[in-house]
Amino acid sequence: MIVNEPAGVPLRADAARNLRRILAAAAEALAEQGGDVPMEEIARRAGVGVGTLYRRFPDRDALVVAVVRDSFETLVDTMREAQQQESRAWQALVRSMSYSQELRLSTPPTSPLAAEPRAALAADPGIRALRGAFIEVLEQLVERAQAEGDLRDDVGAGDVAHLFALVVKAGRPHGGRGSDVASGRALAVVLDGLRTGGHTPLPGRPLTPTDLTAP
Amino acid sequence: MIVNEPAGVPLRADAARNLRRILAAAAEALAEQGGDVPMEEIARRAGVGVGTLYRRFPDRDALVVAVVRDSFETLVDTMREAQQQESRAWQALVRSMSYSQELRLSTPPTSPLAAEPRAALAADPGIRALRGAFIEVLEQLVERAQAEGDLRDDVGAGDVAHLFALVVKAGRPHGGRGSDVASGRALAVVLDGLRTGGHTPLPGRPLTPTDLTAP
Amino acid sequence: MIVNEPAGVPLRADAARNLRRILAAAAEALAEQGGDVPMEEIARRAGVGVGTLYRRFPDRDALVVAVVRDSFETLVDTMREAQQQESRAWQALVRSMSYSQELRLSTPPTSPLAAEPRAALAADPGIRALRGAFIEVLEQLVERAQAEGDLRDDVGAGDVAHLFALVVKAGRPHGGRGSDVASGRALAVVLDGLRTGGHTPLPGRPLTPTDLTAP
Amino acid sequence: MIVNEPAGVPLRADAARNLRRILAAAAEALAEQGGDVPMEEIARRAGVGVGTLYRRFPDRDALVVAVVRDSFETLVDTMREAQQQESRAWQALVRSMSYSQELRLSTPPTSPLAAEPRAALAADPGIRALRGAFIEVLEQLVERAQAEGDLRDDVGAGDVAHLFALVVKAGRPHGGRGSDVASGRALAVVLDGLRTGGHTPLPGRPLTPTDLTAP
DNA sequence: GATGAATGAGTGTTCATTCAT
DNA sequence: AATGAATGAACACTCATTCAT
Repeated sequence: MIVNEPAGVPLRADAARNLRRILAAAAEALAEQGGDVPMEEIARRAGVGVGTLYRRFPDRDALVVAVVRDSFETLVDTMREAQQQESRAWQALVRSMSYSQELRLSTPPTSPLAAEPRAALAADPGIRALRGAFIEVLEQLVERAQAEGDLRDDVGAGDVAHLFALVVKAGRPHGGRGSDVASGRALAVVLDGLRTGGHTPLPGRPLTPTDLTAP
Repeated sequence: MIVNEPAGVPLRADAARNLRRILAAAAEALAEQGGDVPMEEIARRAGVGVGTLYRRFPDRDALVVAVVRDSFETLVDTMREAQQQESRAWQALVRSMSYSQELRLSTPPTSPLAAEPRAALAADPGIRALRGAFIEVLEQLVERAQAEGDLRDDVGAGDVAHLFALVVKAGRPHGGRGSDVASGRALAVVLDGLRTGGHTPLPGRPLTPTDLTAP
Repeated sequence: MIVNEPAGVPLRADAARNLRRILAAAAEALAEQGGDVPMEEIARRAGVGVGTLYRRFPDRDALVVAVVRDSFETLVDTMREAQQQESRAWQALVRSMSYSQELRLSTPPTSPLAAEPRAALAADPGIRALRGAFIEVLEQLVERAQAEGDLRDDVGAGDVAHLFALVVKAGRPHGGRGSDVASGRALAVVLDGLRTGGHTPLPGRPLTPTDLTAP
Repeated sequence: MIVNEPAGVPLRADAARNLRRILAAAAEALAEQGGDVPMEEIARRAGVGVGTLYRRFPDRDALVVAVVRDSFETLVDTMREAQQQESRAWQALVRSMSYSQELRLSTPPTSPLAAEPRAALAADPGIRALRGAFIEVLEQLVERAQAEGDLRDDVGAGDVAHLFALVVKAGRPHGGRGSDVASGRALAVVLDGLRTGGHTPLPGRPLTPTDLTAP
């Protein structure tokens, strides 16, 4: 699935490269500085002038939408891949959530499902389509994982989606030394809460509060 | 614990009322509109002029700090209360996390522990003190809950704190019909992931994706 | 008729003064530099910051509308006054057109009637009302002037309105030494074209082309 | 008289066609959208890239000058033609003014004589030459028309030039149902003001104000 | 003390112009 | 020679903060 190349307009080589660089810079900047990074900052990171940025995206919203669409798309792709490669649906779910955690869905107040504050996101057809695809895969995985006895029976795809949102929002935390480990362990706890049987061993060792605070 | 009354200056009755109204308005506005609500909007909601607002809080950061301090303080108070009233530490933890979920710690990208993007928060002595108190209670609860066999042994207070952050960040979602239930169920799943034994029954019924989307 | 004081909001003394200064500066700047003068230029001329300007007028359009409304209003007032003071309607028409010529209705591409390029002008209720008033007075004057035998019978108020627009648009020309006289003489010619009988003597002496060109 | 072919460089066929298309597009766009149409808009209308446009005209001013020169040139040509074909100078004047009315001299705030706001126009040698030619013909026509007893004696060529400017500026109005007729009638009134004797019958019927307003 | 008017720096966005393809 | 991508200066508008009333 290719984004931002509306067909028939093959885009000059350098222009295409710039487009990629802009999207990458925007994703990075949005994740780091939040939804109100100056457009100039994004342009600077991408190594282009603001004008170039506006040539590709008519306004800020369009850029944010493109970035979110990008990461959302990757997430859905990852889920589909996991669905095919893993023998058990549960494993596919685990991979999907792990991935979405690393994703930092770029603009903090953004979850794949829940009502969006940024109206532009809710309105974008591309995102709506991805949301549909996301739901479809998720429902299949949930159903299969339950049939295979790995996922507790009293949750629906909606519950799992909500937990996805949780994990995405929390993402990889900003600073903190032990943070990397912390996120992994937190995800494992959540997954244990979803699994049918008892617990899986957590990675690493129990964290103390200072593990989180120290930079 | 009383906030914003630097000792010896008992503050006139109406002034005190204004202070409360400003804090309440700010908490509400920050939660609803995100961290970049105009100061005038807050003043309007509080029914005062901007001037009055700036008389109490030298700048925007000071106001945000005060609001966060406020809710953080309530959280710590709640935890202490639960610690005393509940017979089992696990129950106190459950109450604490439920409470923190409802808290919507006001300024979205804010967690009681993890490194803060907003420098002013990390720097404020009041918040540092509260963080210390929070850690203290949490460590006691965790230790006791493990001793009492309710909390799995392979997590530390840091892990639990991280999950707190998760829950606080997710908070009560913005729109979505089934959202209220959803949050409660998600928290229950997380708690199940932390509990020693198997699962607790979840409240409500399994959610479908549309439960989250529909307004 | 008072403009921009929506009733009940008496406006502080200095604020009222600023409002006047802004309107005056805007009228001047728009007339001199055309419809795309920078807002900062207007603010500078008025001796205020841009912020003050935007406090009074939500955006550029609102300011332009206010300015046009202002001059249009003065024109209508002048016409009414002339209608009452002059014994013959023809004299009132003459005074009205002379006045409108001096008016330079501020934003060049603006005529009291004809379709406006700037949508905001056409939409504004104040301007619509003034247009109504303008038409009303004009129709009375035209009818009376014809009844009194001064105005040729084969024109309607619409024709006269169109000629108003002509005169307003041309206005007092930008540079040119003999320009002042030129406008007066041109108006006299137009009026002669409208008068029933023969010609009136023109003011000044016949102009050569260089009278218009030399600065 | 041929423009923009600086001698000796006969210009390839397609290049010449492009030049024509650009000038036509520019004239149209300037007339429709005013003096601040984006260069890209003009290029798009001409079906060329901006680059091509800038190859022909070093900057915006140069393009505007060329367009104005073009229409001014046509006007002068028309005047000369009329001068030769009409038996009476007065008729030639009438034809000239009628033509200049249809001309919409492309960039609104532009008159063939009066001091120009756009410095580039005043400076251009081509335009200065045309201005000279215009004056020459006009003076001849004025003198002859007065000698033939058609034009009132108390006006000079400068006065007539000024009225030309009036008519050009007003041009064909933007919208308005009855506008087409209105312009013709207005011109007739002006001409009547200039004619020695009494009035000529006006075309059409008296216009009401709504004739001008309604679309 | 309270108010809200004024200020001006900061940002989003447009568009003339240049230049690599 | 033509194209359209890139650039950045210029301008509209917002909002934190100050200060006269």
